[in-house]
Amino acid sequence: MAHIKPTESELEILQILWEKGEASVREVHEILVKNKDVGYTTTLKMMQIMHEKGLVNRDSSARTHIYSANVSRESTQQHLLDRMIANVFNGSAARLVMHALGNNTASAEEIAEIKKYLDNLEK
Amino acid sequence: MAHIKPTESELEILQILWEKGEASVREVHEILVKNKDVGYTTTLKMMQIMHEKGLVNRDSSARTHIYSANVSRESTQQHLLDRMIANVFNGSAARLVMHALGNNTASAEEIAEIKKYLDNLEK
DNA sequence: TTTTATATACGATTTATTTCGTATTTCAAA
DNA sequence: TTTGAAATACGAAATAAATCGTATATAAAA
Repeated sequence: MAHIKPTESELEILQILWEKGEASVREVHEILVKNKDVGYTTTLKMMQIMHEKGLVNRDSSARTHIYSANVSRESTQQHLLDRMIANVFNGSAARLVMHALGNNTASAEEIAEIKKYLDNLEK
Repeated sequence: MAHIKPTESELEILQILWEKGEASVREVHEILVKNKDVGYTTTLKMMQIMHEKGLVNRDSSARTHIYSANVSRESTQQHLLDRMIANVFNGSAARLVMHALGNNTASAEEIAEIKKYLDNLEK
């Protein structure tokens, strides 16, 4: 798996594919349009480019091509996170964590879960 | 202060300014060059553009202009983090936190500190 | 079979970002 | 005072990212 850095727009499309598993351009586009003013052929082109880059798979056996993500959500998250920790938080994951928890409300359950997670890390 | 989204390159420069407090183009450039193959006038131009955008302050009273960050490290981190949580982690800060702690080694002290932090959040 | 709706292909434009060459200014050393 | 090193200004090229129009194909409906 290449060290691919999806752009912001590509990420939006990947989100949808991760969610749905697979989808046509039309399906992806319908969802995008809810939050963004963009034309159909733009979405199409984006997905074609993503295919060239290897970010998505394409089944073109039928008239309507079906796409799916070719990079995992997990590894993409990890990769972007690592870059952010390095670039923006001077390598300190802890610093990032505190920031993340500070302004973004985590539920009591989530906090408990994180604590459990930390306990395991300490061992 | 406007909701500015520094680019990747701008972030590299901001890092340096946050670290040093203030610096000339030359000083910033010397540091950049350690990790990056880039010309002096490129760094200069970047910093001039950042000044136009209001990302940095400039004291041009002397021949050698002195720059300093005009956006705080804290708010920039928070802003980028919020975007990442929204874009990449579907709004779940907890999910991001676990990821961050997973592959990035946090020291025992850091973990302890985070726990203390979590205790306070719960109250 | 003709028409219509819906797909993809492809080229081109627009906008943002990064890069750098050249001109000009300024200060300090020779 | 002349020369040279080092600074900024500025324009423009190179690259990357996002957008869309138009052409063409295909399949289903009329």
